[in-house]
Amino acid sequence: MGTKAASTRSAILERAVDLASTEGLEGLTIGRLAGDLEMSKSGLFSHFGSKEGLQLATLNAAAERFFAQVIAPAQAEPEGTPRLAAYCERYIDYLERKVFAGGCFFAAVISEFDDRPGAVRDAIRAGVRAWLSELERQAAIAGLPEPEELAFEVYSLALGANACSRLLDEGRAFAHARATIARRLGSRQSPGVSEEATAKTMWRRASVR
Amino acid sequence: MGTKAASTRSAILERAVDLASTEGLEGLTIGRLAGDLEMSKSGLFSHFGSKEGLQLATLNAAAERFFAQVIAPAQAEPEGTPRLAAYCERYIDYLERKVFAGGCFFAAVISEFDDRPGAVRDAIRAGVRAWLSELERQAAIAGLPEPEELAFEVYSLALGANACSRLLDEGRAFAHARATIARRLGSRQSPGVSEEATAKTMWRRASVR
DNA sequence: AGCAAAATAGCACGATCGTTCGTTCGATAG
DNA sequence: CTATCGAACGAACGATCGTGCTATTTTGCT
Repeated sequence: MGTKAASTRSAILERAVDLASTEGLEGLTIGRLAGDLEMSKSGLFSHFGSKEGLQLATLNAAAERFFAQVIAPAQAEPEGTPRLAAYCERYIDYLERKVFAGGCFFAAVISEFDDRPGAVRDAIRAGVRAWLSELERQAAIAGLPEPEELAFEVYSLALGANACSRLLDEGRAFAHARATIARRLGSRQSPGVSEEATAKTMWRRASVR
Repeated sequence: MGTKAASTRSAILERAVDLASTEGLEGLTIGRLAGDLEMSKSGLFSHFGSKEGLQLATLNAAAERFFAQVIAPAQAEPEGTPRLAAYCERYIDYLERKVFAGGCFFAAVISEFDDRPGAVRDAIRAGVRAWLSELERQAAIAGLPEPEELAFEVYSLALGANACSRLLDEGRAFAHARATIARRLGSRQSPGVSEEATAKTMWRRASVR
């Protein structure tokens, strides 16, 4: 089995994800990436076959990081309000902790590909759709009104917090986002019992390649 | 005077603004732009002296378009709640009407430059700051609580509506944004007396070049 | 109409882009 | 021990990037 190839591949992607979060998926250059990792362009290239292949693999790696840092831990909470709240808190926290070197990976990538048709855009779209509909699902289970709108709000506030905290250098943006979300979810909270996670399949998108 | 130069310059920028809104300010290429306008690279280039010069001028032209389409018309309304509401409606409307070919120009450009220091980033920052603080100012005049947070919310919802409407092709996003803003501004409104507009200087940033 | 100045074109440069090709090297299998 | 294979390398390709130079055309003023 290709254990050697797999390990270098994931080492490449680890770096690629951070590079792309700052420079964008198009600004992610094979030469630059190879230079950072001190390997040859062609050696790196052969792992992915094309630039689009690299972009898809990078996107996939970023999605896994997002899943591990935001979605998975929150799934310890029971479905409904507790899990939704955990999603939101993890979501903002993931921005504040700079899980990706360049802020929210997806925020950077969406505005780059939102009008560039192709496999990359389709993959981004699928990921965002899955995340939004999972937020909506939990809001519905929680019995909150207008779950779709709520999911949209949470997503928007995360985009706003990311942009404001990065462009203007204000940590206040995170506080604003948290306050708004807290107000929107209602100040009451029912501390529920931890329960088996069942929503895991939601995020498991079709793996690339 | 260089009346000819000024007219070609603005013709270039008109195209540049739309191109940059889809491809980004970095993806805005001098060769591509010259090809679209059927003129030589060097002829176009000489108007701006450097790529950064072109980017700054393009940014400036985009800001003027935003001012003319969103800010100026709303300033017919008296300050406070009416003007704030007008800002918001114009803001969402500007996204829905696709004033820029590639959606919100600034959304596209922020994630590109938020960690790339330089004059371009400074100009973007100044523009966003001015817009946010104008929103905040009107919220304060309107007597709404937490005006800074409100400005952040409005801005976030616009970013979210832009992203959702473009990536997923859902017009619903605009309705969500409108509904959320309407709810946030409160259904009540204190109809104030019309007053001389004084906030115009806010947006008038230092002109580039 | 004629002339200086400004605007545009043409061409070339070094750098870097994604991609291809042939080769080398180390490990593994027979 | 030898044959095979996968991984990585180095060099080169055509294209395009931003940016200087030097002509050449066009404009505006007297």
